Amino acid sequence: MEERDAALEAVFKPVRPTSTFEETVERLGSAIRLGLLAPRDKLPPERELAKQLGISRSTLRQALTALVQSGHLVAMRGRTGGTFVAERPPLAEQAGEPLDQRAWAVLDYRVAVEAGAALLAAERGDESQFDRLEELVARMARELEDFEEYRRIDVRFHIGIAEAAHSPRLLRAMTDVQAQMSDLISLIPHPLEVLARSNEQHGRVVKALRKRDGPRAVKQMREHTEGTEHVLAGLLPAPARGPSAGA
Amino acid sequence: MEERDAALEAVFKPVRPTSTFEETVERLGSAIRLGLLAPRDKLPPERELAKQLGISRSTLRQALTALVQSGHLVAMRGRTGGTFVAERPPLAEQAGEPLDQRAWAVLDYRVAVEAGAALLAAERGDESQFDRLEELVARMARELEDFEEYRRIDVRFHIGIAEAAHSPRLLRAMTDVQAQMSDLISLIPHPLEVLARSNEQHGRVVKALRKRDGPRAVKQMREHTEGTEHVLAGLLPAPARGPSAGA
DNA sequence: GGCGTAAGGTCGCTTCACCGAACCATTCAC
DNA sequence: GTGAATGGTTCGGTGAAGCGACCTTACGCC
Repeated sequence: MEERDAALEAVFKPVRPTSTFEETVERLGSAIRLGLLAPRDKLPPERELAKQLGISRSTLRQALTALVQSGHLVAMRGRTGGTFVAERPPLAEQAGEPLDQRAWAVLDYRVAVEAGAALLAAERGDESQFDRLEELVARMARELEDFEEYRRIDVRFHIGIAEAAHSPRLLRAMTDVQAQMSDLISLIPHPLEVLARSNEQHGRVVKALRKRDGPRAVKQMREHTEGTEHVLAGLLPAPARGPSAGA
Repeated sequence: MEERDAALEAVFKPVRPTSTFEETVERLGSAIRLGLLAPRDKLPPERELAKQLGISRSTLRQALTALVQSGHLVAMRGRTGGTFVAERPPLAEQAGEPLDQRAWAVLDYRVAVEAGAALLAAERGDESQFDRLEELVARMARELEDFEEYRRIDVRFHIGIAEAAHSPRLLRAMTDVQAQMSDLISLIPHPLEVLARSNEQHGRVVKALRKRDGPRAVKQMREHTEGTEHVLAGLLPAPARGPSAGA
C-alpha cells in the first residue's frame, strides 16, 4: 500500500453527483462566455431546447432563469420573443473561493489537452483546417488592441486545433478547458506586447502542424501555455505542490 | 455560425447526469480492475466508507451489492467480517454495445493525458520517482509471460508518470484513462514479443524524462500509445472519423 | 459456554430533484 | 381583432438518495 497512496486516495474521496440543473447552467454559461453563442444569438424555444438536451422543460427553465439573473441571457415574451444571449454577457464567473488552488489544476490539465490536441492534429489535420488556423492567427494579429475580440478568436484557435485532431472527446475537453481558462484569463492584464508574443507562438504551432511534426507542435504549444502560467504565477499565491501529486 | 458547428453541436447534446450509485460502482470497480485495490484487500466498514465517500449507507450498499454480484467483491459477515476484494476479480467489464466507437474516443483522450503527464513529469518529476519508474520497467521485463501481473505493473507505471507530473487532476485523468483502457486491453491478445517491445518503449520514455526532455518523452510516449492503437485497429471495425471532429 | 461487539443485512420513512402536462400571459403577424 | 408562437406558472407524480432503527451473524474474550 506504500507507494500507491496518491492514487488510492482519490478512490475514497467524496462522490459528487452532478445535478442536471448544474450541468445545464455550466454548458450554456460556458458556451456564452466562450463566444460559441454570440451576443444577440437566439436560443431555440424552451420546449424544443428541452427536447434537444433531453431534460424536462422545468429543469431547463431553472437553468435559463439562473443565466438570466446572472446576466448571460435575456428573455423576451410574445410572438417574436425568445431567449437571447445578452449584449454584454459577464466574461467570467465568480468561482471565488479556492481559486488559487484550482487555477493550477486547470493549467496542468490544459497542458495535457493542448498537447494531445496538437499531437493528433499534426497527424490527422486537414490542410484546410490549418489554413483556417493561419487565418485566425492573422486576425488575432489585427486585434491586439481589442482584448475581448482577441480572446474570442484565441478560443476559436485552440478549439480549431482540437477540431483538426478529429476527436470529439478532445474537442469537448478543449472547450471545457477554454471555459475554465476564461475565468482565469479575465483576471489578468493583457498588454499588447504579451498578446503579440503569444500570437507569434500560435503561428509557430501552426507551422509545426503543417510540417506534420507532432512533437515539435507540442513543444511550441508548451512554450505557449507556459506564457500564461508565468503571468498568472505573479498573481496567484503559489503552486503549493506536494511531494507526490500535490495531495 | 458557419465554422463553429462542431463545437456548437456539443453544446446542445443531451445532458446526462451521473447518479451517485453509478459513480460509486465506477469508482470502486475501476480501482479493483486497475489493481489499486488488490485481491484480498479489505474495504473499510460500510458505515465508515459511506462517510468517507459522503454518501448514505443505503446507496453505498447498492453499489457494493452490484460489485459483489459482478464478482469484484466478497462480503463476509460476523465479528471479523467485512467486504473484501475478490481473489480473482473480473478484468474488464462488459461495456458491450457501442464499444467500437467509444474505443477510439478513449484512445484519443489517452494520447492527451499521457502526453500531458509526460511533459509535466519531465519538468517536475523527482529523481526518486524516475527511479521507481525504472524499477517498474525492470519488473515488467521479468513478467512478460504473466500478462495479468504485467498489466498491473503497467498500470502503475503510467499512473507513476502522472504522479511525477505532480498534478492531482492529471493523476485522476490518468486513472480514468487506464481504467477504460483495461476494458479494451483485456480484449486483445498479448504475445510476449509485443509486451517486450512495449516495455522497451517504457524504458525510452523514462530515459527522456531523466534528461528532462519533455518533447522527446512525448514523442516516445506517442510511439508507445500508437502500438496499442495498431493492435486494436486490426480488431475494431474502423476509426470512422468524420471530416470535422467526427461529428 | 455465554456475552459483548463489530461487522454485514433489512426495513420503512422522508426529502428532493426531475419529469410531465396543463394552463396563463404577452406580443406580434396577418 | 384573432390566432399562433413564445415565455411564465402551477401542481401532482415518481424515483433516487438520505437517515435511522433494528435484525443477524460470528468471533474474541472472559
